[in-house]
Amino acid sequence: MPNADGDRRHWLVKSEPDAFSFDDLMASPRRTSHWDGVRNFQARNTLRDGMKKGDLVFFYHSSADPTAIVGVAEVVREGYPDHTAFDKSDSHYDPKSKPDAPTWFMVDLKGVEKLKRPVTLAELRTVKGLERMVLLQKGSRLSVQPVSPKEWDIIYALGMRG
DNA sequence: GCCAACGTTGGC
DNA sequence: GCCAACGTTGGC
Repeated sequence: MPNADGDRRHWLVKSEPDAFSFDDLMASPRRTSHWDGVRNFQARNTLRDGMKKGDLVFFYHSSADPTAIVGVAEVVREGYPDHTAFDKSDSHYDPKSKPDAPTWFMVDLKGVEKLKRPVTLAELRTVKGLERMVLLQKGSRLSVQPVSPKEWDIIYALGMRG
């Protein structure tokens, strides 16, 4: 069941733009793509159990110049088995994950809108109210992570201020 | 390119 | 169960 509007949750996903950028998502058929290849259990749990249809997702560019939140996406399909784990020729192949007992999951994300300007990591570190944001914690490497409603509102306002 | 921090693996 | 070794992430 999708979350009701008032219960809509917020998330952040990281991607290296050299591999798959927000523009790539917007250029995909129906602006939609599998979010595959996640091989971390905590992130897997979020993909499998946390993300619901209609939830909104910040799209963050990692290992980029600058590193920044650049766009907004929406969950359009809830967690289902990540088939790239079953494919020997795929770089994310995992022999321990079986089709009848999958280890890894993915969702489908649809691009909603690009922010009017990127909100950089450096800027986020200076903003009041974001001190506890998962992205900003020392050593945080989670590629799929929660964003609180308050954090979402602050960042979205910055990105749409132009 | 460097390296700190993290997650996973495997020996014991 | 501990922990060293290793591979990866990701900022700088």
